[in-house]
Parts: sequence; structure tokens; C-alpha cells
Amino acid sequence: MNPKKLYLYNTLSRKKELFEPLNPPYVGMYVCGPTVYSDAHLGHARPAVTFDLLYRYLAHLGYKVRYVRNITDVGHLESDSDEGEDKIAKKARLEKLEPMEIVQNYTRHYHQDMDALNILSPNIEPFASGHIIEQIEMAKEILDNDYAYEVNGSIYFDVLKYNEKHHYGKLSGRVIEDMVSSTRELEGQDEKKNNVDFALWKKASPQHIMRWASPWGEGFPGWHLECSAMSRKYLGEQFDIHGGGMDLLFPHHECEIAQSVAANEKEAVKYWLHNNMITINGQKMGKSLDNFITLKQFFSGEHEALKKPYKPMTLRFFMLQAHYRSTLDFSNEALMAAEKGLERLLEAKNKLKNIKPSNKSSLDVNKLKKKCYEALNDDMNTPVAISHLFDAARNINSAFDNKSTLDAQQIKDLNQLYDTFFTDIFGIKVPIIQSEPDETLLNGLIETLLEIRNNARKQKKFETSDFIRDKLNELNIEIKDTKNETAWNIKKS
RNA sequence: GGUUUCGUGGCCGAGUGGUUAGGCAGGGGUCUGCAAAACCUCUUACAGCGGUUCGAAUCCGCUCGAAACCUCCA
Repeated sequence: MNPKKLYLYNTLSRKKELFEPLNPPYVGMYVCGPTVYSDAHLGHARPAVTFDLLYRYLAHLGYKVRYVRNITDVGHLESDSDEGEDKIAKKARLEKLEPMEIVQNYTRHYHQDMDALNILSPNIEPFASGHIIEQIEMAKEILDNDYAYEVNGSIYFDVLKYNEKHHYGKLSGRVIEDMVSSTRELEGQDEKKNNVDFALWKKASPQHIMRWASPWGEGFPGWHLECSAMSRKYLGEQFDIHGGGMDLLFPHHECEIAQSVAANEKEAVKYWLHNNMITINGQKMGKSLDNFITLKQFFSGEHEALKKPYKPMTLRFFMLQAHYRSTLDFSNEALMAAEKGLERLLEAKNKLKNIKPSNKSSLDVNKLKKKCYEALNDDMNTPVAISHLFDAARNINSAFDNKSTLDAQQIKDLNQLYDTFFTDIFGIKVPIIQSEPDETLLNGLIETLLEIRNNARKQKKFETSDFIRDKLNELNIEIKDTKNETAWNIKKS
């Protein structure tokens, strides 16, 4: 491996590969986004942070990235059986709302959470329901190429037929014979020739509300098809990076490969990247396990598993302290450790401007910078890069304590190191002073000052007590001494 | 049952053949009126057993344990 070049772990080859875009300097990147039927949880933050990091890093390296992240608002069924209800439609039925209301509401929430985490918006954020025509078109092509069949107004992908010429299972490492023989029998799958087949288009039952006209009657698209159709539309038949959570590896991404090959007769994706799962007490966070924490709960602290609220940047930093391909276990202890670590880095950066430059110093900032790049080039090894930032912080603290020295150039370089990695690439947003005054804090401060003042008055140290009163007056804070207490108010002028 | 991944010090988490990961917590010290912060320092781990090797946390085998996917999930 050349440490000066970016290597990414490609799930397809199970190896770290040198990243070489198909058409430099352009890079096409597609990431599976959320199905917007409920609030985003911690699990949604992982791919968002992971691929935001990649997006930022690629841009930093000078690539012109087109980042597409979809919103799934149709076709994602509760189960794979024919009676499986659409997730959006189900939520709409339960809450007595239009499906579009569900979609818009949770899309808005998703964007709010992503903004809080300082996740950059993708360049294109297509909705599945806005690309029905493209999906029908793709299903037709697959049908024309004889890799699909129609049954009662539904179109199914013929996996066994596809596997005669191509390799179904190349991404997930699954063996098709095993799948055919071992996959559990599901009820209501009578239409499929084989249980491994999957739907490209499904006929809508009379009560199904989300429905579109197609050459095969009214229906709706299968879940896997949207990603193939929309990535092709915006990134072309072949593009560089496809990302998503590891749980989508099979069947979702395996199906995407099959669909693209069946329609275009070539593979669409050069690098498949997958982030690992988030666990809570060693177990995956999942809807069915009922152990998930939404991002809103996480930020407000309103969840029984949380001892306190956590800031969005704590979450972001916590995730970056683990490699994206490792599982990451949540606990209050681990989060508080991350919170403290982040504070340490932030404080060191703040101290930087208070250090008087010296004439000599031995710190090699360029070496640190180089090590940070090497870490990121090695499949985005953020924990290692962060450890080098902690090195920088220790040197800054030491210079601040006058235990070592930094020269003017090094201070400049350290500032730049922080700006480049901490701010630009890791996307840590340094908190700016709160715009709204904190009432509890303000009250507490003034009460404390008045206590000092009253103690001074009791001891007849009037120069101290008058000093406090005059200074507060200058700030438009009026003090009224009465027999028993001292009242205060902010003058409205 | 099948496929895959993993098991690192009190906790989180890098490392994948030989030199300190890092953070948090804890002990000791410096500093300090006290405290906090900071700095220095200590606790030196790699599931178990066996093998390969001059040398293994790192490669191989077995055992034990955990998780993910195969069914909705980021």
C-alpha cells in the first residue's frame, strides 16, 4: 500500500483497494438513505457519518463528487410475503394520515437530525416515488432481457436463471444452492418460481393505497429496484462508490447488482462500502428488538437507557473514534469518555491562540499531518487519525503550561491541522457562543455576585460592594437593597 | 441448520509477525492557599489449547464464547 494514496475496503473483493475513480476527477457515490416511516435512530447516524466523512475527504483530496442519497418512500414492505404491507402505508393507516404526510414529516425530521450532526447534504436526494417511470422502465428492460417473469400483474426477478450466466451471491458470499434449499418457506409466496426470486414490481391489492399505473396493471415497485434505477439515472450505468449499512448487503445490494447486470449487461458499482452496525449492550439496535434510541431522544436524554442528554457532536466524535467497519457498542460510560475526549481536543485548540511563539521548538507538525493523512488513506482509519490529534493537543497543552515551546510557524501549522482534519474532514462543528442567554446561568451569576457584595457590606468593605453595584449598573442591571434582601432586575431602556 | 464476522488491559477502541496506539477511569508526582485543569508517571492486555517461526495479540488448527445476515432493519 502506498500511504500517500487512498485505499478503501471493497466488500466485493474483501480487500483494501487503491481508489481510482472511473472518470477522474469526478466521483459518483450512491448511499442507501432512510425509509421515512419513523424518526431516525442511532443506527441511521452511522452510515450518515461514515459517508459524510468519505464525501468530505474525497472533496478535500480534490475530487468532484456527486453524492446521491435516496429517500425510500414506497416499496419497502414489512415482510417479503405477498401480504407484506408497505411501511409507509402502514404508518399512514395507523396514524390516519396521507402517506405523503408521513413521508414529508419524517423526511423533515431526518434532515433536522442530519443538520444537528453536521452532515453535509448530498448533491441529489431522490425519492423513490418520484422515479416510478424509471423503475418501470428498468423492470421492462430486465423482462426484455429474459431475467424476469410476470405473474398476475407482478414482476419477479428470476434469480436461478440469472445465476446461470452470472454470479448471484458474489457480494454477500452466499451460495445459491444453499439458499434455495435452506431458505425458510414463507407463506404467500406462491407466485414466485423460487423462494430466492424477488419482486421488481408488485400488483396492488384493492386496499393498497400507494399505486401507480404500469404495463402490468396498477401496482408499486419492489424495494431493491429504486436504488438501481435512481443511481443509473443520476450517476450513469457505471459509477464509483456504493455505500450503505452492512445489513443491506443481503439481499438489498446483492439484488441491486443482479438488477443492474440484468438491465445494463454490466456491473454498475466499482467499490462497495459497508459500515458496521451499532449495538447496545452487545446487541444490534433494531426495530424488532425494540431497543433502539432515536436521535431526538439521544439529544434530549429522554430514554431510559440514557443517563443524560448527549450533544450531536459527542455522537459524531464517538462514531469517528471507532473504525466504520467495526461494530460500535453504546454505553453511557463510553459516551461520556468520548465527550471528555472531545472537550480535551476543543480546549487545546482554544489554547492555541494564547500561546506566545518562541524561537525554537522540536515538534514536527508536518509529521503529525502526514500521519493523519496516512491513517485516513488506510480505509478511513479515523481512530488512528484522532490519536494523532490527541498528540497535537498534548503538545499544545504542554506549551501552554510553558513546559515546552512552539514557534510561530508551528502554531500556524497546528491551527491548520485542526482546521483541516478536525473541522473540515471530521466535520466537528466547534460550538459558537450560544445566541440565547441561559437564564439559569445568568441568575446564578448575579446571585453569586450579590452574595459577595452583601458579605462585603456586612464587613463594611464598601469599596468592594460599591464596585460590584457600579459594574452591574453599567451592564444595565439595577440593584435595590431592602431591609431583608437585595432585589435586582434588568433595566429596560 | 447455512453464510459471515469477531473475542485486546476496569470501560471504549486501534493494531494484523519483531519498536508507545489513543481516549476515559484509577494510583503516584509536579504545579496550586484549596480545588479544577494541565503536565510527568504507573498499572504493560491481547478468550483457551496446540502448531508454524529465531520470534505471534498478529499466521494455521481445534475448543469455548459472542454477534450479524439468511425474515423488516442503517
